[in-house]
Amino acid sequence: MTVVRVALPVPLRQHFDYLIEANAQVQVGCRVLVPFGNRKLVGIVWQLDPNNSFDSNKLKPVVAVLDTDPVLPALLCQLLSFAADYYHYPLGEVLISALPALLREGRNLADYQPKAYQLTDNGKQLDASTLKRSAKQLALWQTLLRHQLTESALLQQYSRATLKQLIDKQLAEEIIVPPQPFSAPQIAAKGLKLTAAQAMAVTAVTQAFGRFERLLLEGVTGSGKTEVYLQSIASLLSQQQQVLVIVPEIGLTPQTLARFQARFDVPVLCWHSALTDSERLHCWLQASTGAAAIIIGTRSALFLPFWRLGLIIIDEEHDQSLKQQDGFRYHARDLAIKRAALHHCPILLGSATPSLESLHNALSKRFIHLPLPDRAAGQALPQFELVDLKQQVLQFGLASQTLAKIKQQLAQGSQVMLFLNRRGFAPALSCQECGWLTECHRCSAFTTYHKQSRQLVCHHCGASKAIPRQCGGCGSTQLKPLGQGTEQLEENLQQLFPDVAITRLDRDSTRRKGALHQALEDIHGSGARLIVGTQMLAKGHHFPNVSLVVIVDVDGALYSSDFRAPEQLAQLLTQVAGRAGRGSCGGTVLLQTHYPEHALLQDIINNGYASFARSALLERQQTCLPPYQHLAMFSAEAHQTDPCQQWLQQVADGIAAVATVQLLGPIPAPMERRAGKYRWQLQLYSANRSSMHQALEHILRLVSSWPLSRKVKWQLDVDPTDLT
DNA sequence: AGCACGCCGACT
DNA sequence: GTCGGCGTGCTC
Repeated sequence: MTVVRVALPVPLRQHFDYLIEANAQVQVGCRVLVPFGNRKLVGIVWQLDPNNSFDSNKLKPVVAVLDTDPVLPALLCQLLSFAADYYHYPLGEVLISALPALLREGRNLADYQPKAYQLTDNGKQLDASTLKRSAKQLALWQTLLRHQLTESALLQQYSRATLKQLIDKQLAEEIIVPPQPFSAPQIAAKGLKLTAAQAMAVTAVTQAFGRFERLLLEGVTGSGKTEVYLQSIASLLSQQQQVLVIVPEIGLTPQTLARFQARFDVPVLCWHSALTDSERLHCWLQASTGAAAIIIGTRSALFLPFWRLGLIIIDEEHDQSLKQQDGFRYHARDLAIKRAALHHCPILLGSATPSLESLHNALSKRFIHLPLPDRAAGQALPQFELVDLKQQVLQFGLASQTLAKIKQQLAQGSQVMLFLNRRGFAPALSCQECGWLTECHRCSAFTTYHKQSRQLVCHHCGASKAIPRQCGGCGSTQLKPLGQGTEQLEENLQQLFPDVAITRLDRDSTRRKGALHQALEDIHGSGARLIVGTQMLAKGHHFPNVSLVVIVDVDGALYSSDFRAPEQLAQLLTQVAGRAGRGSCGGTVLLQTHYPEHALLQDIINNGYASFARSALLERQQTCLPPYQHLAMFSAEAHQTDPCQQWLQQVADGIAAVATVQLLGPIPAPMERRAGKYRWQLQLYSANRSSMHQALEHILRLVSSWPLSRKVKWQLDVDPTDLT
């Protein structure tokens, strides 16, 4: 018997050692089933025969070795080990989270691999007359004598029963046929004609093949970033190398998948949360065998076990959804960079509105900067116009000049898009008599009035309740909706334009399966003339017939305490605006605001995102914020506020005692109460990555010994993007 | 995290 | 008299 060191999916920051047969075929990265307390867990072999093992009398034997080959190949193990260190998250949980659910549960991989059937030696030597009384078996036997049959091919002609009979007689047997790597396309795919800037970008990417290189493609909306991706990929596929494309939300861009599939004669697979467990495992297998050439997926596609990874593309690299917001809070962009380094391959980050982090890296020459300053088809970028709402009489939240513009565009046969980042009918119900507002009793927030579903819904905890008849303060029955959401805007617009078809695009209107697809069809088929929606509209859609975009209310985001709010607003405005004027008609963007003189708005409309981002970076530098300082955040939640504050104070004291890290807090979270729990936070700033790292390591060793740690639910977020 | 063990209140 | 509340300890 020898010892193996195993990483287990438990929140304990340690390994566990087990006994195993000395001749067992087991490698690092294989799954094992082990006893743990009185249960059995699937763990990952992390080290063979460690030299300083746990007290050997107390070791238990491994129950079963689940894999012959590692499910986590060496490079992936390195990536995940790095990630566990960097995000200070328990290794076993990181490793197991990189596996598809079926493998996590300990399923046998062979059960999901494609099968084929062939004759056994017995079967090959059989005298045909033995089967003369069973015609079906004879026919199958004769076919198998000529060649083996895959499961699907066999079932087209023969039944499972016939097959079983041959197997039972030991004449035929099942074999596993691993999928073959994709074959390099023979004919070069034809692409669109590139602009000079696009061509330079493609050259820069292809020149980086075979080595680690980081490239930032900063292309304005409509500049043809996807075409750059496609043409960069082409020569890589001919070298039989795989490509990983990470996108924010695959469900929102069926067009992207279609475009990749149409361009290349190789298998393109997608990976996203809507896949079933067995679809996921299938995709995982295709990636690991090289049967898939291109994988387009959401952030967790980062952990697929590629056969030969030659390029990583992160599309919309500024997108918030690249950061996991619970549990193992990794950033897919940052880990993808690490993965590219491990695979010695380039990584291409693309966005019209790059994150300040990436832009900083590009400006300081750590990344190769590839700007695409013009739209591919030569259309002008949309023109911004501010609509001053001060001292205006609004009709349904729209200024008279806004309405005039909408009418004018509709008359010309164009589509108009209205962006309002607030779903539901109204953000609250209000009492006419005393001003009372409907609140969520579990969150520090008001409940949104949904007219269609006749409910008050809290958008923070999801709780919904019936609409009260009376005011909770004074008992009056005069309850009126306060403010406007997309549901109401749609209703109001329909009243103003009774003959115009309107499509609404938000989480509520697209909840039903296929509803999003239908809405997009309506828009593309010009069935819809007015489009109302939330930020769902901002993400990558190409609506060629939209000539006017109205941003109904920007003010909410202008004065926020979050230091990232201006960046996010600038990105949102630029992305939404980018939907306008992509076709032959030019585009206009109307920004309705009470603060037309606001510096952020002025900068964006006069100078564009690129200029805004540079001044925002300067400001971050002057105020010592990321990317010039590293940020980490502890948060604690509990049913009372005291334990949260106390626990975070202990963390603060423990860190202050040792490190050169600046502390902010404990302070209540911007939304202090959510889903019935109080939430507090402690922010850590440091100019030096390694002293931050040391401080976190030090404090996490202490935390597990504190009794209070059991009374609060605490989390650590390294490089948080969301401070709520 | 999960699960057992262990010691105190309201119930068939 | 029990069922079950959650405090505390442990997991190779």
